[in-house]
Amino acid sequence: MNLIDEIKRSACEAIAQVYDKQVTADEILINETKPEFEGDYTLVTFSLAKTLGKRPDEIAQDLGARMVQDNSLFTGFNVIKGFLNLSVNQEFFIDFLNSNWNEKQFGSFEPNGKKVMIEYSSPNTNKPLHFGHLRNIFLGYSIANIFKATGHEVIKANLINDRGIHICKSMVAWLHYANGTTPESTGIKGDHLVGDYYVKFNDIHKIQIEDLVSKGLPKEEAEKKTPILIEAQELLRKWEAGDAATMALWKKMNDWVYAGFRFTYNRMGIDFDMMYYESDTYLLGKKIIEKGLVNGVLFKKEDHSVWIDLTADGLDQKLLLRGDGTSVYMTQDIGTANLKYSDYKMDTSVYVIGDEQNYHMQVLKLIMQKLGEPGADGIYHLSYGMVELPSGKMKSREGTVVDADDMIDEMTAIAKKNTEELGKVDGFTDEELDTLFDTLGMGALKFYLLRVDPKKRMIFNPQESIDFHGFTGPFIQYTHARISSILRKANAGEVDLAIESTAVITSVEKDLLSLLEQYPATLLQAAHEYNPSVVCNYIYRIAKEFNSFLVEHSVLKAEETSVKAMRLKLCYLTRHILAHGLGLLGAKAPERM
RNA sequence: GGUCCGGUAGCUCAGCUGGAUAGAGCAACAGCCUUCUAAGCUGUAGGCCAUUGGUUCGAAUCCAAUCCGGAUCACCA
Repeated sequence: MNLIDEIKRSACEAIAQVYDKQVTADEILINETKPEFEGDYTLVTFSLAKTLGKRPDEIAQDLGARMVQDNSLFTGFNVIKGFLNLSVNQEFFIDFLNSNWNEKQFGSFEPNGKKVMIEYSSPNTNKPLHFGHLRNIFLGYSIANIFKATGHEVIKANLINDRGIHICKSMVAWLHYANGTTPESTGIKGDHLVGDYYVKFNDIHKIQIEDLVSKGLPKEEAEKKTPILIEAQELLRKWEAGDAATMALWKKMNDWVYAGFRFTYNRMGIDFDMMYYESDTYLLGKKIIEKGLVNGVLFKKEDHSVWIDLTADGLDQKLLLRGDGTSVYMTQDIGTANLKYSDYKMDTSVYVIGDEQNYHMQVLKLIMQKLGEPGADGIYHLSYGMVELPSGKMKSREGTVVDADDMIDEMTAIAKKNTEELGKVDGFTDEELDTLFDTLGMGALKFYLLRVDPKKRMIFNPQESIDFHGFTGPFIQYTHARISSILRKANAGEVDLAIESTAVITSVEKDLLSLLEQYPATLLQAAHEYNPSVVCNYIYRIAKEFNSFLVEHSVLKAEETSVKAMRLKLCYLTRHILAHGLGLLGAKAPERM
């Protein structure tokens, strides 16, 4: 049991003893005591005043006395208004350190029997990944790690949007303007090459719109009637009919893109357990719709289109099949959701998708529930805000995007520059240096994108490069490297860590231990909230507290052996948590930097 | 217009299941390397927590209204 829960339990017991009233642990509020007051944790008694029929300060006084008397966990208390500040026995922290300092499982929970699928990344294959995609990818990967750590069985899934009008646009433009060039012939990364022709399509499309408008067509109509667009639509029809040449081109260009994506995912250290392709799933869902018609959940209009009426739930009517029997987006999603569930029977199915699809996801879940689909209740939309530039939203059609590959290059270059300026890497091989730059660059990038609450949109200014100081990935990594350095130098073996430390701990040491103890509870919170920024904030506090500890106390030159042993254990445990926490964010923890 | 999300230091963000004098980082300023990595530490300065009203012993936090920003409400994906 963690410390805060133990304090709550103890408080409930004291309430039962003193007032003969039953109170649940949920009704007890425990905060960390503010630094300016004496004590470690504070029980706030105001909310108990009504149920106990006493003044808050009296309750605090009564409970404090009782808890200190009955439970050796507490060594003292003071009361300020309704705040009961409790001092925790430092033996608790010493015991905690002794039993966990070398515990590799600290921060990993036993399997809880729950299975969860996380779908993330889910790119279109008509353009390379940009900065906005990175937020999605890092979020999904991190949440998957956090769920694993908290005992879930996790399936990481990627649903690749490999078909549709968007890829046909790239195909048309390539056919007309590429002269048969390929990634091999140009040396351009496959996803970028295909993306270039997507941009080319839009350029031509725009020119043709102007042309049509000058011939007297209204703009709205012109947008739908440009020759190049009509050609793309024709290509889509051919694709759906299985035309051999079209399929071959489609496959060729998608393969270019996949090679490009694979390279980028590898570089980012991102992987998946299951790939779904929309070309395999886009026809799914119709059977489920038909079933829904039979049992009356859905209805048909005169033109044979199929709808669901969600007005009773405060939403609209939603189309599920067109009059000609073809699917819409929602139909596919219903089919894919059904397929995922029949593949894995997971308890929770997480979709990492931007907040512009909040409504869509709400409707999807509701429809699944009304259709009585198994797994419908487990659908969870992990919604995140868009990454914007100071000038506004990124638009790939207009080329105002920060490219993911460029961003990674830039971060690695900054890591290199910073490292060289500091000149601390004598003795590194070239290979080790490259690994380090990669570790730091990716660490900075991932931390930067994960440290903000997912649901908030964030603004990224490319002019201001991502920092390596303060609340950043490299700062955590730096702290990890410092600890590693100390532990390397300490391996003389003159201190036996196997014996239980009994040293007296100072204030900073206790504060650090107190924080370290909260790690498992913090992970549960992060999982519960689907929020990696909780982990970012936590490991940042740890790193900061450790650095403060380090300027006050020497580990290797500790005054006594018992103190040295205790501090070494503190180093081990802190290092473990920093590395583990960074790992949950998808970042690495360097031994030296 | 309906629905949803956001508005906290110059900038980027914590804090939001109500609790003590609202916290970090960056930027600014002042200190700290003959001692385990200064990518660090310490300090100063910086706030009508969008506005107004309500609930409460107590509100950045809950409720309502208003203002600002965004998303969405397609036989697009």
